[in-house]
Parts: sequence; C-alpha cells; structure tokens
Amino acid sequence: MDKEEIVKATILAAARQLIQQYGIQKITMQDIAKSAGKGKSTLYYYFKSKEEILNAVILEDINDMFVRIKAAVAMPDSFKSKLEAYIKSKIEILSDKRQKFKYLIDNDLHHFDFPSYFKEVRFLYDDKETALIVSILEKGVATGEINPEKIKGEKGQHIAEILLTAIRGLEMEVYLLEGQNTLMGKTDLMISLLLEGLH
Amino acid sequence: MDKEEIVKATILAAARQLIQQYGIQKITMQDIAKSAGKGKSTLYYYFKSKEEILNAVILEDINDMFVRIKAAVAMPDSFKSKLEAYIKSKIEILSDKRQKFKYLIDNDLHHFDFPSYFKEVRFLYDDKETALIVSILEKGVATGEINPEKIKGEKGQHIAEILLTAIRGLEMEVYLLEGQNTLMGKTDLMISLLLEGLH
Amino acid sequence: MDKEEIVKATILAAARQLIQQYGIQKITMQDIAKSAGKGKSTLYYYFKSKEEILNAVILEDINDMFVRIKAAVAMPDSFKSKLEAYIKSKIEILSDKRQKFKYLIDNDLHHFDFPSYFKEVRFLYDDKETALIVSILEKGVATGEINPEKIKGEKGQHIAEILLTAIRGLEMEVYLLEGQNTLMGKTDLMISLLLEGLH
Amino acid sequence: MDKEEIVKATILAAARQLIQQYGIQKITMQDIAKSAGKGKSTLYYYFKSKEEILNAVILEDINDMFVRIKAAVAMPDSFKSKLEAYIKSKIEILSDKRQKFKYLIDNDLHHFDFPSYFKEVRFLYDDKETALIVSILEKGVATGEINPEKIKGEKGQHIAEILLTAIRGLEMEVYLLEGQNTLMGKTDLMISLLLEGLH
DNA sequence: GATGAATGAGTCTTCATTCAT
DNA sequence: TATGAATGAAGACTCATTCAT
Repeated sequence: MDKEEIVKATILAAARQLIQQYGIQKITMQDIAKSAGKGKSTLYYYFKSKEEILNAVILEDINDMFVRIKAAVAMPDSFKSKLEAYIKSKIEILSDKRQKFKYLIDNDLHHFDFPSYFKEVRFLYDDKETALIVSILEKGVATGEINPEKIKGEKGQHIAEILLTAIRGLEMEVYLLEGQNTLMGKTDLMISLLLEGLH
Repeated sequence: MDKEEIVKATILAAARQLIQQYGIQKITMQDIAKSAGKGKSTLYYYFKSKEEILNAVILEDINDMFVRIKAAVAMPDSFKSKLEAYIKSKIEILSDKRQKFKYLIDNDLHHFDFPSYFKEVRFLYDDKETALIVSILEKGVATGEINPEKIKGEKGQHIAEILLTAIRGLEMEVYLLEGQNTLMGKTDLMISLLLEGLH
Repeated sequence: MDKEEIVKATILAAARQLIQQYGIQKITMQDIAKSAGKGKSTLYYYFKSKEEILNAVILEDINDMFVRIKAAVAMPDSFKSKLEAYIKSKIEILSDKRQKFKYLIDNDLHHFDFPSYFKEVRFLYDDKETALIVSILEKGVATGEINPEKIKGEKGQHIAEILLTAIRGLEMEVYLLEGQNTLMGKTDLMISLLLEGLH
Repeated sequence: MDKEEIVKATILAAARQLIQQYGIQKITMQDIAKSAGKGKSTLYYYFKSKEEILNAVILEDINDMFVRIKAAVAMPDSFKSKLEAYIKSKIEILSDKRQKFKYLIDNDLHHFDFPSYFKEVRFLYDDKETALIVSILEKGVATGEINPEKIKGEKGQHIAEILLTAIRGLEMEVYLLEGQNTLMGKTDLMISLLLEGLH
C-alpha cells in the first residue's frame, strides 16, 4: 500500500466510524477531516467530493460483509445450517454496526437515516448473493433436505430471489428493533417454514 | 372542513407531492410554500415547524395506506386471494408513490432517502398489520387451505410476524426496482411456497 | 373612561408587565396581544405600531414615577431629609421594577437592555426634576443647611443639574447591582458630602 | 501580527465602526461582512458567533479606554488636575464614539441601545477604576488639597465609589446630550464641590 | 502533497404589519 | 369594533467546495 492509499484508507476509516456513530446525513466534511487528523481541503485532494467518500465507505462495508458471510456459509454441511449461518451472520454484522447507538433510533427517529447499504447492496451484490443462496439450495438437494423438483431449472433462481427479499425484510428490522433475539426467533421460524415448503 | 383545515390540507398536499418527487431531505419550506401558493411564513402560521409538516404528511400516508389495504383484503374469500390482495395492494400503493421519479433513484442514490414510512409504520401500525395477517391466516383454516395445527396458539402470531417481515423486504424493493412485474412474480412464488409450508 | 380608553389601558398594562418581566427587546406583539387577551391585529386598531405602545408604556411609567417622587419629597421638612426622600424613593421605584427578575441581569447580560426610561426621562422630565431639586436646595437655604452664596443666581440651577447627573449614575446602578443596600449607603455618603460642600 | 490576527482585527474594526454608527442591535452579520470586505461566512471562520464578535469589540473598547484614561491621569500633579484629567478624558473618549451619529439619538430613540460598555465596564473594570480614583484621592492628601481625615480607612474607598457612580451619570449623558460643553461645565462644578466637601 | 482561508448558496425561523371581513 | 389570515423582509448560522500557496 503506497502513501496515497494509506491516507485514503485513513480518511475512509474516519468517515466510516462517524457514519456509524451519527448517521450519514449528520456528518460533515469538517467532521471527517478532524477525525482523520487532516485538513478539510485535504479530503478534496484525495476524493472528488463528499459523495465519493461516502460511496467508498459503503462499498467497503458491503464488500466486507459479503466476504464474512461467505466464510460463515462455507463451513456448515447442510442446507439448514448453511442457511442459518447465512442469515444469522448477516444480522449479526448489521446489528453490530448499530449496536452502539441504538438510543438514537428511538430519540431521533426522524433524523435517523436508513443507511445506504440496502440500496447499494441491491445493485452491486444482488447477483452474488442470489448465487450464494442458489448454491445453498443445491446443497439441500445433495443432502436430501430439499426436493429436487422444487428448484428445478429457473425455479431455483426464483426461490433464491424471494428468499433474499424476505431476508432483506429481516435486515430492515435490525435497524428498528431493540435486540437480535426476536430476529433470531423469526429466522428459525422462517427457515423451518421454508424447509417444509421445499421438502 | 373549515377554512383552516382546507389551508392545512393544501399545504400538506403540496408537501406530500414534493416529498414524493424529491425525497424528504431535499425539500425546503421555501419549496413547500411556493408549491402551495402561499408565503413561506404562512406555513408557520399553520404549523409549528418543518418537522410538524413532515410528520403530518407521513402519518396521513400511512393511515391512508392501511385503510386501502384493509378494504382490498375484505373482499376476497380465500386465504390465498386475501393474502394476494394484501401484498399486491401494498406494493401498488407504495409503487405509485415512487412511480413518477424513479430516475432519481439512480442519479442521486445517495441523497435519496428511504422515506420514513417504514420507521413510522413499524411503530404505529405493526400490531394492526399483524392482526390483519392473523385474520387472513384464520380464513385459511376456515377454508381448509391451512392446517390448523400449523398456526395453533402463539404460532399464528409468530407466523404472521415473519410474514410481515418478509413483506417488508418486498416493500423495500418497491423503492429500488424498476417496475412491479418482478415483484408480482415474487409475491406469487412467496404465497405458493407459504401455502405448501402451511398446508 | 370610555370603552376605547379601557381597552387601550388593558393593552398598555399587559405590555408594561411583559416589559418588566422580559425586557423591551424580547417582547413581541404576539406576546402583548395574548397577555391582553386580544387578537394581535387588535393592537393595531388601538395603536399605530409597536413603538407607539412602547412609548405609551414608558411615558406612563415615568409620569407615575415623577408623581410618586414629588409626593415623597413634599413631606420632609429639611434639605437633607428632602434630598434623601427624593433619591431613595427614586431608587426604590426603579429597583422595584427590576426586583422580580434580577436573575436575568446576570444570566443574560448581553441581551438585557437598558430600558428607555433614561433616555425618555432625560428629555421629558429633566426640567421638572431640576426644578424640583432647585426647590429642595432653596429649602436648604431656608433651614440654614446651605450657604445662600453657594447657590446664588445661576449657580443653583447648575448645582441642581450636576446633582441630577450624579443621581442618574445611581439609577444606573439599580440595574446592575444586586440589592439596594449598597446604593442606600452611597446615597447617604453622597448627601453628606454635598452638605459639607454646600454649607 | 500574523495573517489570522490581521483579518480578525479587520473584522473587529468593521464591527466597531458599525456599532458606533448604528448601535449594537441594528447591525447584522451581513453588514459586518460587507463592511469588512469579506464574505458573510468568513466571519464564522474567525468567530464562533455574532455574540463573540460583539464581545470582542466591547472588550477592546473598554480596555483601550482604560489605558488611555490611565495615561491621561498619570501626568498631572495635583488632585484637582488629576481628577479633571480622569473625567474629561473619559468623556472625550466616549463622546468621540458617538460624535458621528448623534442624529440617530433623536430620530430613533427607542431602538437606540445603550451600549454594553456600561454593563461590561461595571463588572470588569470597576475595581481598577475605583483603585485609580483612590490613588487620585491620596494624591490630594499628599498635596494638601484633601483633609486626610475625610478619606481615612474605608472612607477613601467609599468616596471613590460614589465618585465613580457620579461619573457614570456623566458618562450616560454623553450618549444623550448634544455636545460636551455642558458636560465639561458640569465636570468643573462637580470637582469644585468635591474639593470643598473634602477639604 | 497538503491546507488555511474564503465563500456562495442555502436553511429554518421570527416578527411587525396589513387587510378583508 | 375586532380579528384571523397572510406575508415580506430579515437574520443568524451551516456546509460543501475552491484555490492560492
């Protein structure tokens, strides 16, 4: 990593931390600069605009999340446990981001911004995630948990998509709910319903 | 409706239209005033602050949506068709709100804010919606579409909750996807999977 | 007092009370109207502008103060006691106006406005007050407390004027000091110095 | 003086000039910026708020006044001439501040605000000024102009205080009177009365 | 490479005043 | 006589961005 990349990373790290702490709408270039220990105009030397910084941060986050999820899914050896690993690791990661400042969500509901993760992820990682889910479904066929007929041809793809959609509903709740407990319960129920539906 | 209420409604209408068109963060009191054909300070005669206006608009929207959904659900006479009516009317309503300015989503992704519908709805209408879904499930039992065992006792409530969660994932996509076509397809698949799982 | 005058008096009373409580710069027409139990525009039916109301209030206050001072001065029967009565009654009256909200003076020093009493009184009541002081000085000659030579011809007028000036310094302190104790001590010392100087 | 200090001084100078010309309540950040030849937001780069600018101006003024008064008092070699120097230099300085815009006082009496000099000076420079006067009194004892008995012990302090009070009355008049002529006459009379009283 | 300095364009909000009824 | 409704004008403050050094 050369000098330039180091500075960029420093700035991004500062920005990420602030975003998590105060939300995307509340932070200013001033804030980022100060937190990065740089002059405000230095940010413009490395990035074209505030938006570019924000984009970079979000991209990093999503990327990181995907890598971690993939790793979590790799180990388990059944459809059920893979799916569980997938959903739960996702919830945990998102939850962790919000964990520290949940108080904000209640007090300042209106100014609390839905992060852009959702939007970006939608466009950048949809295909990858769907593919991941498809592979999980195939595991299910291999282990006999899933009836091959149910995901034959395009059906597998479609089911993966609606699964992803449902999981996004779960993700959203991370931002609105107190703890993960309820979510974990919901996850389990969702999975068992699915197992019955696909068996 | 007396004079005061008419003006208030005019202002709210202007605000709603602008929110839909530009997103909640982008509109200013200036904009609302101009669009309502009033002076900027007039807004302050009727509302205490920008926030009050925004809140009022959101509340109206949510309320309206719920009323329409309920009406849509009332008519059909089976679990499947009721659930379909429920989800599809919801998607249509939300979709309609975004229809006009989808271009914004791509261009200005970062400044496009997830509306507060989600957050507000979450807290204000969760119970009502869950209850609605429970009643739909019960219809399913009555018509024999659903195995009574599957929603016995607390289970009904839980299943209603995860259904709501999954539907929220669908709602989110309204804001991100081009058209409703894909969503309608997903809805159908989701419903049939559910029917199999609950039968 | 006909109807019109009654309403005017009501408005003025409300204004005076608010001025005393919050200072001249802080009150709005809104405040006055509400406090008077009238509509905001009603104030404009009775007075041309905010300034006119303020002027009227101040005038009333000054007038009232002068009447009370004069009464206080009438009774005592020596130069010393008359002068004492004059200064002390003045301090008491002003002090009373500020008594209730002294806390403001410390907390909000910068926004606390010197009332216009000083300015107005200066132009409207200067001559009257000087004349009053001259008459007090003459009493001093009559009782032998003052050497007639010292206030002969124009001198009496001049001395009255500087006395008035010095007393204004005292008045100012009413607005800045905690209590009247110090001021009363200063008054006594001022008077005794004067007695020695004029004897 | 580095660059930053130069700009700050420029801004302060502009502010001071405007305050003198229009009074503290009438000037806006807009005004100051324009007069300083800077952008409005530049003011916020150097000062946190309007209040901070105002405070700085006032403090400078008071400080400056005190320095000049002290210098004026240093030279003369008698009680009488020192006291004269003290009062007259004070009047001249204050008078100078108001000289240019006396017209305002009559036209806009109500909105003309007593500057904060009084209030601030009261708290910040009272002790210093009293001490200065005490030293002047002591000079009077040294030269035989004043009877040592009259200012023995605490008395000196008390007399200094009432003198300061009386002088404040004089100061106030600077803001209300046309010229200094009358004030200079009053000063002389005040001093000679005092000399007689303290001899 | 890095940044201090500067700012234009906007934000919400307040308030005295007007006027039709 | 009384006022509800409406507003123009202003005002303090913020912030992303530019640029000379």
